[in-house]
Amino acid sequence: MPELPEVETVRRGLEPAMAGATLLRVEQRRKDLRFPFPDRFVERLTGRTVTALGRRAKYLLADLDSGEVLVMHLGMTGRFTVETPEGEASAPGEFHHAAGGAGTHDHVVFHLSGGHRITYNDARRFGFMTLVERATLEEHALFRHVGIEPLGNELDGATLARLFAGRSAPLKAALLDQRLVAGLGNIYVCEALHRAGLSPNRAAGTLAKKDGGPTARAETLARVIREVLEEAVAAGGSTLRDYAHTDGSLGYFQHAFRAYGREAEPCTKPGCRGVIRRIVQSGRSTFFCGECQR
DNA sequence: AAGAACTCCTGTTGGC
DNA sequence: TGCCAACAGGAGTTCT
Repeated sequence: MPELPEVETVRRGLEPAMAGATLLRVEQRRKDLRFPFPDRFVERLTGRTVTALGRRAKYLLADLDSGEVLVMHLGMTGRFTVETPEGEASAPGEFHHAAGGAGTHDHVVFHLSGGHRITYNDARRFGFMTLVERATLEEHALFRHVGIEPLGNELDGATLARLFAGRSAPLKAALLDQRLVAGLGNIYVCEALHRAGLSPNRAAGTLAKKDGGPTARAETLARVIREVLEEAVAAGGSTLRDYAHTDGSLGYFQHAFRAYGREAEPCTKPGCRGVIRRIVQSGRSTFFCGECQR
């Protein structure tokens, strides 16, 4: 599943085709994804022009000239493919060969005035699309409780400490909680904790001082979260199995993983003699080094 | 009331 | 080769 860097990469891939374009025709091939599509979904989109394409947390937001916003979430396996007016191949062959690849689970197709065709494919259907009034977007149930943007100005040690103060949940769980910091997922939480030298099992509240102020650990964690996300965005995200860019190319940040997916491999932190372990926290794999992450 | 478990769905992978 | 369990980038709902 796409986390913030992957969603941002998709946004940048869709923007040239979508921004300023009119939705000439929309194909909705089933009545639901994770949730039912909203009433009159196709009618509310057809003929509308996309005025801007943004992102909030892991949501893509296409502003329409009707005043509504097309809200899109990729879930675990959601993918967009942009086909150009020239009809050139949109993805490398290997990408299309996998079962469940393009074709089988194509659920929505947008035909745009610029000649582009954008297809949404989602094997597991954990993704969804809906329409929300722009004026009330922030108060909408989907966004009301969404936490701070980690690449915005709000993420610093003091804010992290305030968000985590008094929490006994493991750091891993706190960082995955989209109500606190929005956009991190399993991969980037593991990577950030490794870089910060912090145990995923540590209680989140230990990053705040008694008075709620930030510890040095909180400052470090805030810094490395920003660092790892910026590096991942620059690399076009991470490609494991389902994710690819809108032109079919692949992200390459997976080659920079220091912890995620490296069970039993030696820790790469200079001077550390530890080995990466995999444990399960609230049903999800956590990769970390028990030696240098405390 | 926070935190953990369970749930949705399909596909891939690894062990026997 | 088949079969089956475990696992996968998310997150809302339901338990304790």
